[in-house]
This record gives sequence, C-alpha cells and structure tokens, in this order.
Amino acid sequence: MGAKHPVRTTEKTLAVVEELRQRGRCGVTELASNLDMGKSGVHNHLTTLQEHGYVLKRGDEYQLGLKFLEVGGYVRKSMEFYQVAEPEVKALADETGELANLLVEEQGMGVYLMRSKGEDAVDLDTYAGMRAYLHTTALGKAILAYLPESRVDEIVDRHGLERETPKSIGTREELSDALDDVRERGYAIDDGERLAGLRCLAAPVKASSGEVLGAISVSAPASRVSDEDLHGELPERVLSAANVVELNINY
Amino acid sequence: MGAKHPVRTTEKTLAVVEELRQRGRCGVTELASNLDMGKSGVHNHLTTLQEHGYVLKRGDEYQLGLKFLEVGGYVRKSMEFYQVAEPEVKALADETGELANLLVEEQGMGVYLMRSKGEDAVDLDTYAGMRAYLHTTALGKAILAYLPESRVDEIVDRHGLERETPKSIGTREELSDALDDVRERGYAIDDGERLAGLRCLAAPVKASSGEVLGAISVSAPASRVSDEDLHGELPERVLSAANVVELNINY
DNA sequence: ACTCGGCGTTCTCTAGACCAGAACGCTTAT
DNA sequence: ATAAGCGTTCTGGTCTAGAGAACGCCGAGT
Repeated sequence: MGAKHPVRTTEKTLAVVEELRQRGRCGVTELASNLDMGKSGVHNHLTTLQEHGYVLKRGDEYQLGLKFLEVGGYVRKSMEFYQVAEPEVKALADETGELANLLVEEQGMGVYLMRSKGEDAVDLDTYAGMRAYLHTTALGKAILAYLPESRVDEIVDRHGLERETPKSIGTREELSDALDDVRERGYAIDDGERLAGLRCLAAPVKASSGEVLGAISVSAPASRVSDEDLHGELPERVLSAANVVELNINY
Repeated sequence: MGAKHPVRTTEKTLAVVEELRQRGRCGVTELASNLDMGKSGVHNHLTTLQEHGYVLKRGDEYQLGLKFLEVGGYVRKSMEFYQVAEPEVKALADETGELANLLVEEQGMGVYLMRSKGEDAVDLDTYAGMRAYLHTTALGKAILAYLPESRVDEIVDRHGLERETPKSIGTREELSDALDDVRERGYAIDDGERLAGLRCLAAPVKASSGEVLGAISVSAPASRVSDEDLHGELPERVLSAANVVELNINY
C-alpha cells in the first residue's frame, strides 16, 4: 500500500539519489534530463543534499557521499543480531577458507549484513547492504522456511518468483517443495541456482521464540565442494556457527 | 557556504532521519515534539521514507531501515581505493592480530571505510561509516600531513581543533608540529590521544600524483605495544601494507 | 579572435505542495 | 465507564518548489 499523503518533494530527492547512484559521478543536466525535471530543481536538491553530506561535488559533477554509509553503518551496528553474529561469520570464513555471509530479511527482501572472505574465497559481487530476492539464494530459503506461511505468501505476492537462472525456483510449488526440504534437513542448499558453478549452504538463526532472525552461509566453487561435503562436514560447520549465535543472542 | 536555494522539505526529511537515528525505534509523537513539527507532517515524511525502504514500521513505532546501508555499501564498493585496500587491511589485521582500519577524508572529516579485527583485537566502538575529526586520530594526522597546507587550513577553520582528551591536539601550533613529525617519519602515531591506553599507528596511501587517498592503521592496547614496537616492526608492517595499496592502485 | 554550444548556476513568479491543527478510531490505564 | 494518549486522516491557508529564462564561464570549431 502506498503512503496516503506522500511528500512529493522527498520522493523527488530520493529519485535524484537513486539516479545519481546508478550513474555514478555526473552533471546536473544529465540528471535533469533523465528525471524529467528542470535543471534548477535538480540543482536545488543536489546542493541541499550536499549541505548534509549525502552528496559531494567534484569539479562540477556530483556524486553520492559516504553519509549513507555513516547512517547505514550505524543502523547495522545497532542491531543486536549483527553484533552477535559478526564474529561467528568471520570465524566461519577463516575456518573454511571460503566466503561466509550474513543475511536478514527486510520488507520481503534479503539484505546482506556482511560478508567475510576466507583465504581462498571466491570474489562475488555481493556487498554489505546488497539486496537479493529471498527465493534465489540458500540464505533466503533458509529464512523463508522458518517464516509463517502467511508471511511467505505475502512476500511472494509482493516480489514474485522470477527465475534468475534456469535451475532456480520459479513457481510456488517448487518453492514449497524446496522449503519442505530445508525444514527436513535444517539447512538450505543452493547448487548453482544463482550462479553456475557456485555452491552455497545456509542455516537459519532463530530466536528462542522461534522467530527467524537471519541466516548464515558459506559460498564456494563447486570444484571445491564435493557432494559428500555438501551433506557432511560443511553443514555441520555452518549449523554450528548458527547455533552459537542462537545461544549468544538469547543470553 | 550554505545552499543558495535549499529545499526545505528535504531538510525536514533529513532532520526526521537524524532524529530517528539518534533515538532508535520510536513513535510519531515523540519525534514531532522534538522536531518542532506537527504529528501529521512527521507522519507524512515517515510513510514516504518507508515506501522507499529508508524507514520501517514495527508495530506502531518507526525505525531506520537498511536502505541506507544498501546505498552506502554500494558507494563504498564503487570506490577503487576501497576495493584495492580492503584485502590489505584485512591481511594486516590477521598478521598483527590487532585492529586494522581504513580511513578516507570527506568534507574535512575522517570516514572509516572498514575495520578488520585480528585475533586479539580490542573492540573499539568504531564502525564502517563512522566519522571522526582528522586531528584526533593517527589516521587523520597521516592524511592531514600530506594534504596541501591551504586545504588543512580550510579544514581547521571549518571543524576547529577541539581536544578529545588532554593529550590530544588542540592548537594550530601543536597540529603543525605533529604534521611535521609525521612527514619526517612517514607515519603517524597516536599514543593515548584519543583513548587512554590505546596506541595507534597510521600510514598514508598516496596516488602517483602525490594526492592522498586515505590512510591505513593498526590500533592496539599500550600493554601489547612496546616503545620499540612503536618505532620498529609495527610501522614497517603498516607502511608495507600502505605501499602495496599504492602499487596496486596505480596499476 | 570570435562565435557558438553547453555546462552549472541564479533569478523570478505562480501553481501546487506541505503541514498545523482539529477530528477520528483505537488501545491501554484508571 | 471513562479518560488519556497513541497513530492516522482530513482540510485549508501559507509558503515553497521548481519550470523556464537568463547569466557567466569554458572549450571547440572556424
């Protein structure tokens, strides 16, 4: 549902921010023409944002500043779940040598809170703050499997089930089956569903109330993860990390 | 200099964001009374921000969402300096076992791009995105020492030289002396200036043009850093990390 | 040297948005 | 029952946002 009385000026500001983010450094005219706004209006928004650190001027082009990271970093740091999970995810990365990730759900999307690279980790284009559809990653499936069914329906209604690759989930039935599997095993697997050749294993973190707080995963190239690993040592490690977080978060 | 034609509505939106950040989760009435705005106005801003993911509603209280981290994380990821320096800072943390940091200057302030904890690292309350006055940290001094003098004056004029502790820099003369020392040694030291008992050593990273891109540091408790360390092995390691970044960034 | 095109910026003016304040429905405390 | 206080909705008057035109500047083309 849209806001009843949206502040249109704020929406324009956010549109400027979004456009500036997509284009990276650029000028007033370029922004204005792509936003269907006059140059003066765009200019006013930019200087206002600049005044508050959200936008920088370099020469006579504009770009987004690090204020967003300041606010976002503060929000993340304030999350108890992040504080508790961060060292465990790092430890998991060091221990396995692979890429370990931490994801939470927000407004029906997955948000990566952090990623930690082990010694041999693949270099994916994920980054802290990045969003992903929940049904397309092991992390997301681990979360969906432990959300109330009504919530899952809401999320699917809102964001759909677009396939990212031919192997990924694309229908409600496939999703339902996949979530059953996750609940049976206690962890989620992504075998090339998001990126060919990439295997990923994720475990949910639940509060004592049963509510899902997020999920922890390890991503590695298929060449280094045998089928036995995928159902043997690797899940043990990821589940153990998730379990430690669960214990620490409930004091 | 303030914006010539500020967008007042945007400024109100940003004020709402800032207030919400400081208070954490809270209600419309509380925000409105502290912002000198009517409840309806605050409500309109909040629902608009919510619509775009910048704000979340939990029950009938509001809080900041992870959209800020998404935008900020994207901005950070897009910085070449971060991409190149990130693995080196991580390596430095692993190697020393202490806390390693990466800082850049923006609008006269220092912004932490990341921190990486080694095995024995102290747990400071810094976080990615956090700002600090440049004159109060070794990282900041390492940057100031290699900025043009006119730029340093500008920054001091704008942000002053407030002392954070009795040991820290508080006058232009002290700053000037400190920056001379940095240039002589090639690295900056903070011996309890920011936090009693904490020693910190930082090296600048410069582009081939001579421009300072940022600085890399290691922070450790004084009990683990002898005076010899402070002028022996530790600077070597930090300087070496900075040097690797310099080499990699100039292709 | 001069012009021209295009940039970021400034100015003016009015159509239209913002939002204080009042009113509403709801929950909780008394 | 009642009241107090919350988030939300609604409306009208005030003030602002921003299109469009004009400006100063710079670099390219002639």
